[in-house]
Amino acid sequence: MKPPSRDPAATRRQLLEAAFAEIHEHGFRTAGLDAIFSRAGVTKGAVYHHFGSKDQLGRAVFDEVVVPWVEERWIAPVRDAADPLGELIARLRRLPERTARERALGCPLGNLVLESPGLDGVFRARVEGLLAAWRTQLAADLRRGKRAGSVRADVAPAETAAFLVAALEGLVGLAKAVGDPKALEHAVAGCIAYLRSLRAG
Amino acid sequence: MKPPSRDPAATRRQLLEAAFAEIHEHGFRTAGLDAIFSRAGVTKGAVYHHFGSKDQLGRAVFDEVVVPWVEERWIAPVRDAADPLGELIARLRRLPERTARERALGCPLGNLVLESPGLDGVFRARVEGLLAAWRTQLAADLRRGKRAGSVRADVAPAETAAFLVAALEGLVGLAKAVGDPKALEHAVAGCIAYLRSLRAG
DNA sequence: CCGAAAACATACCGCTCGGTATGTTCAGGA
DNA sequence: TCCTGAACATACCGAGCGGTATGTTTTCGG
Repeated sequence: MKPPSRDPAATRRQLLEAAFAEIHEHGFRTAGLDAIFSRAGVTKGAVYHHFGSKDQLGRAVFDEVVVPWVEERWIAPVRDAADPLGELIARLRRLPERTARERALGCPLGNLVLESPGLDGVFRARVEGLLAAWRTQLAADLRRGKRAGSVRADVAPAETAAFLVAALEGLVGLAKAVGDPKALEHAVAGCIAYLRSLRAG
Repeated sequence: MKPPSRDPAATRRQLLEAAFAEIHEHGFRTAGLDAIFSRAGVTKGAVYHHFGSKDQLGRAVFDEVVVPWVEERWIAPVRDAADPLGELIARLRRLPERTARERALGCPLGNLVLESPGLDGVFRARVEGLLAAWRTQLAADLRRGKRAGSVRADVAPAETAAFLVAALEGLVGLAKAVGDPKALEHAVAGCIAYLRSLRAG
């Protein structure tokens, strides 16, 4: 049972991942279709066979790559943690130890958010939807923390969650511009101090 | 004393402002030179006479427009305020009442920050410099507030300032994607709650 | 008043890039 | 086996855009 020379599913996957990497690095608008399919090891014909246009490719990347990416890296770990704020703090600590190249990539969702005015309405709606899902889940996690006693009782869940999403995107976004890693460490330390102030006790 | 039909200084000014508006709206890379000089009411010849290239025009826009823009809207007001945190809160309150179009523009500095990996080294250094200047001034303001008794004594100035810059950029950036103004109001409310927690008393 | 340089306008070039049209190969069912 | 359609590859097109070359007008100093 040798791997078939023609594997449509694998080709589609390669294209999605290549497009994700390219978009993650250069943004959606400035990402070149040329670099995408050459990175995937195919030609332009494959792109327009599996996806009808660059926009449709972008939407597929968002739905099938970006959404799971944000889900499993930011939403799910906090949702599944016994102590939501503690999990957030732990994940924040690991942020400054990224390489310069990783920092320059930023958050794929955050990049799209900043780019969203230049995208069409359908795309913007999806970006906003993912953002809203994150906020909603985080608010639920904060409520759960309040019931469990790990989050202070006077914390407003919806407001805090909305601010936290913005602050986290701001942190990762800021990391794209700062060459000095100390500045990023300072910002992370400030954010951790804020998170600590939300904890009960 | 009628205005001269040929006014180089005015033409240069028009070009700078037009380029700023266009970059503010579409980003630096995707901003079209065509739209810039047509918005300024001149032709391409004027651009390449006053500025040598698109990159040099961009740098001039940053130095002569973006820097003063951030200076007088975010840095100076807080620096000149008796109560730094109070001034920040006041400015935050006025953020949700922006029109949808204004929100979609975002912060010119924040946009450039997110775009910075795609820019050349000289440009990135300037963006980072402005960012650092903002952080430094904000840290000094926090120190001043601590001496004046309006900021809690246990606030770490450098860390808090770095986080605040990131959070503010995140807030304004988030406003570009959210269509529902309620989400933005929530995030602003969460940020104000954080700022209040930094105040003494 | 005149000439030269500044201050633009106009026309054009060449490259990039998204998109298309067409050719070619492979895989599976009748 | 054959034939049809999927799964690509290749070649090409046209628009947009940064940049340049050149022409034209204004301004200003001598």
